[in-house]
Amino acid sequence: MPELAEVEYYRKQWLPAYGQAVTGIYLNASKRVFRGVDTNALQRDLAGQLFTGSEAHGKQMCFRFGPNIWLGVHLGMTGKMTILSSLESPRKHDHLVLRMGDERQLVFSDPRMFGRILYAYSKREPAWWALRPPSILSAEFTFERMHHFLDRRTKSPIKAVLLMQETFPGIGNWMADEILWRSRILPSKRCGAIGLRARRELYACTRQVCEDAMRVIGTDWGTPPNDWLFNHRWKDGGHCPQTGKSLKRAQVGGRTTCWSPAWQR
DNA sequence: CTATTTGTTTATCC
DNA sequence: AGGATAAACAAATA
Repeated sequence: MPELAEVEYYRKQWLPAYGQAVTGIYLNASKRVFRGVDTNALQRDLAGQLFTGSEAHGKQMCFRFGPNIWLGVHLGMTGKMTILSSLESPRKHDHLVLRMGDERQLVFSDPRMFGRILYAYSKREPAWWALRPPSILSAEFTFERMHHFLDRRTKSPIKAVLLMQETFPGIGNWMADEILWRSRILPSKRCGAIGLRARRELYACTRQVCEDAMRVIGTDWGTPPNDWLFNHRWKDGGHCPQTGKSLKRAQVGGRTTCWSPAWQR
């Protein structure tokens, strides 16, 4: 579920514990979300450390503890960040629980376990955090960067390309559909067949959808207005907010995709 | 029982 | 070499 704005929303769920110390750690090292992580080191290093900050970038989050701890969280398809009171016990899919002070617990849960935890103890940023691509709302995400990337993917449907995190960090299935609908471009259109004018529109809509999503969903998980595709895309017999005509659904680039045949071309 | 899922990684083919 | 595509991962839900 979580894309750019949902990830930012979940990051903020842990903020009430900002400045507090880790007084206990519960985790089950055999869970798939810890694949590749030295959980012994994580448990040893994290004990007693202060929660000093956090940041989200695309679908990746990084939580800082003390001066040297980098705790990465990716939510996969079904991950969530929540807070439990100190009296509550971890539930079935709560894979990492940090007891903070004596009043609350920070919880990472993920039933499907497509998400993952990353961990590093280091003065400097670990590679997985240092190497993140320019965020879409930053000045470094230029039209030229997107243009060049599309030129290297001429045979791919644009829908599949928008989901590539190395260039479009944070874009997921619903955002890609929203962007293409606003740009009036068919999701199945090959990148090589998209002209300069359409690419400029695509670039502007990509940034606009990110900005809108952060404002509407990233702050308090508000409901998007009905003039977005968002509220119509999963309903059978849904109608295009622009034309009022039927929406269509099919697999494009391996993902369920919704578009408005009368509006996009 | 079957089909579906808002994500990423890996394998395989081209 | 690098792009394109499909399968695998796991569990809930309809």
